[in-house]
Amino acid sequence: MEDSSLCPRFEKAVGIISQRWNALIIYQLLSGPQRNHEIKDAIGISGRLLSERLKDLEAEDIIHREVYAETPVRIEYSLTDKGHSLKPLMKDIKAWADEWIDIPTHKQCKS
Amino acid sequence: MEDSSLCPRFEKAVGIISQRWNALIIYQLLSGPQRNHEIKDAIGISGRLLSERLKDLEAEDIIHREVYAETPVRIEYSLTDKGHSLKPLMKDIKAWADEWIDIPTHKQCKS
DNA sequence: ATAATTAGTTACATAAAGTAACTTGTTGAG
DNA sequence: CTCAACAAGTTACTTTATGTAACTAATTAT
Repeated sequence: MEDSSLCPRFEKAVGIISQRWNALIIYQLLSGPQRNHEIKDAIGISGRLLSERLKDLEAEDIIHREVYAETPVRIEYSLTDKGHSLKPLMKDIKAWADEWIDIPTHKQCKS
Repeated sequence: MEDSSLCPRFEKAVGIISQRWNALIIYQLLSGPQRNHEIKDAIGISGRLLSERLKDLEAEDIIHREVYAETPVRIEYSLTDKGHSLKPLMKDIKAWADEWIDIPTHKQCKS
């Protein structure tokens, strides 16, 4: 297996965006820099996977890790330019979800 | 774990789009109705997973399965309206990939 | 009958994700 | 100083998803 005729850039982009949790992490960071435990609580990911994904996304230059030598140490994650450039995509997903996904017991959420 | 404060519709949409292979299958079907083996060859998925994903996507009303009683039988998969409505999203991913993903040995692919 | 074709399934190996306990580094209370 | 508290991250282990290849079913041409 593993030999497609697709555009390799497109395949790579899909690989990043559709890696589990990545889209939710990026979406969450759209609302501003956040710490490990804030992201964790917001999207419901485990500590193990969050650390792994944050490292991956940092390696892709999509997020930035900043260490503040306070007490206790504060580590903040934020989107890079490359990360921010995914905002239209995230908004499209949100818009599509609002139009096409029906969840009986839930009203539409704010944009 | 598993208790986020995110919009449930958004979470569900992300779940569908970021399920492995789904985005590639949908993207592939944007160029028209196709048969099982055509999709398989185009994106490099295994038969087992392709069948599974096609069933999932049909259950989500994103693709349509049409049986033509020819010889041998021909089964075509196509996008529903809901499926077609994902086109802007796919184009966003393509555009983002073209702008931000660099793969040294590959030139930009056609849109 | 038999081989060929296509969609789909079964059985099993490998890889990724989920869970929870543990480590590290730091600080402030006692 | 010693110990509890806290945040980030890691380790060890279980469960689930994916990869691979052989197999089944339905159909038709030879």
